[in-house]
Amino acid sequence: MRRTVDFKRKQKVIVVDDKYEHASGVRELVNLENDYEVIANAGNANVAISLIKKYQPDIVLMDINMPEMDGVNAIAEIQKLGVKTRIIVLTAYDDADLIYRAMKVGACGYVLKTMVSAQLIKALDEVSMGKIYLPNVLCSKFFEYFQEFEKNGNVNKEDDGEENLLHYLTNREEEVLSLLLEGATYKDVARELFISETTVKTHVNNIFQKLQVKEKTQAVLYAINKGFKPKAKKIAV
Amino acid sequence: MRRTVDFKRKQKVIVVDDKYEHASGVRELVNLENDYEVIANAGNANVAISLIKKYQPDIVLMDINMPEMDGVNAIAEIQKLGVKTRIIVLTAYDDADLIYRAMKVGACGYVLKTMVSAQLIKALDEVSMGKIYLPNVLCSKFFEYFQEFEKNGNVNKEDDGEENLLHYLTNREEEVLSLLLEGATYKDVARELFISETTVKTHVNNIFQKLQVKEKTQAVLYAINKGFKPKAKKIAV
DNA sequence: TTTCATCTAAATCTTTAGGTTTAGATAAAA
DNA sequence: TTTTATCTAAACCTAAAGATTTAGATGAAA
Repeated sequence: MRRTVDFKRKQKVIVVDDKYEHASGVRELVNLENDYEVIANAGNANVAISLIKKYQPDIVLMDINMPEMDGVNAIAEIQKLGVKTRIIVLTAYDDADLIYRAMKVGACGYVLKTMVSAQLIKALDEVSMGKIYLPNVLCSKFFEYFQEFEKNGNVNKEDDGEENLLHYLTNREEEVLSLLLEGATYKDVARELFISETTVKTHVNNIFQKLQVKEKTQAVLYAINKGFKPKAKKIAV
Repeated sequence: MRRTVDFKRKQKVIVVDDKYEHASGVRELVNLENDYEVIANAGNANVAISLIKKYQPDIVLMDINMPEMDGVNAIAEIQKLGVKTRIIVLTAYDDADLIYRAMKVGACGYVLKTMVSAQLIKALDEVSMGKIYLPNVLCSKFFEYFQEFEKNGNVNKEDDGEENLLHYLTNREEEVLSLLLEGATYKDVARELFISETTVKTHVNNIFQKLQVKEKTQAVLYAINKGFKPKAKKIAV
């Protein structure tokens, strides 16, 4: 197992855990390694953030207690600090949702407390070298969740079961609608498309018929709901 | 390395690659293993899909050529078939975007052609056991991309740098706005909130002032852009 | 108590929006 | 060649939206 043996300073580590004994245990474990040095403990997210701002550690070992779940927010906050600190989650929970959210907001590693201490050191090694450390089991969990999430969350609005009435619109009608989606009045549309306002009204009326709505705002809302994307956009200067 | 030794049938594999020699090579390689059997080759996505529908293989080894990038669409299509077939991507490209998109649409494994053949078999083993196979290097690439994507793509609309004028709205104004967001006319709002239409107009005008817009549709669009969420919704029966 | 924000609503007005009908021009399709 | 679809636009109308001013009621804050 290659370690960062080059004559560099020790990697500065901060341990965040609301249970002091836990933090101490981790501290001792990490301090046994030559390459790492725990420079501080933090009992909660706020303290952790100020310590990180102050010391700019290389790595944060962060305990996340599932029930509260604000550990994830803490990670997100730390990311926003703009420091190069990398975060490894150290938790008792292998919950797929937790893994997903932690990784999403920028965690670089995820280690279970039930795992042997060697894994923690491995995580430190990998992460300090700029890699992501996610044990296979957890990686699988992550992807299960991720793929499920993408399937349901990013529902393709263009076919949500119901018929997409937008398909019936002609090109011109789509052009008109896309301008309405920018908040244009009929007069604006007329000016933009070089047609008379009457013509605009005709188009708009046809749009209403096809979308089965009775108003401009409703048409706009329908379009947004169905994920309307104008094909070619006329640039207004 | 534990393999699925239990007295089960061989895992049925289909190889998808537009280069026949490639497919043949993979076929021979896989057929050397006792646990797997390549039952068909496909030269393109369409053929692959009909073969999958017909044979319902356990695993598909799919080549993806970066330039075209419709391999990802093919994976998505296969997912929609509702078969339990699992897909392993086999490609020459370790592009982060490609990895991300392939995994997103449901790939279960990702192997580079430059990797040794043992890795391919490892991938087959892992995936056939229901796990995800993503070598560490690729895993890191994925997460780099994923985290970057979540940072930029899922911008929190509530603070996108610009001031959120929605904050200035009073409760009543928010109620009115939320009804407008459902496509309500002023009359509708008046009926819904048990106030006169004149009052509605007053509120709406105040909303316009605060949101710095001049029209209902624009107000609605502003609200949607800023991720407006009505606090308490009055239920209309 | 006075000020201030909020919600209410009237009166009066102009401007858009929307409905309906009719119809000319064009180009593609049958 | 005759439909058919599409885009155009007029005339004429009603309804809705929006601007502006004024003002009463309430309740919280100073």
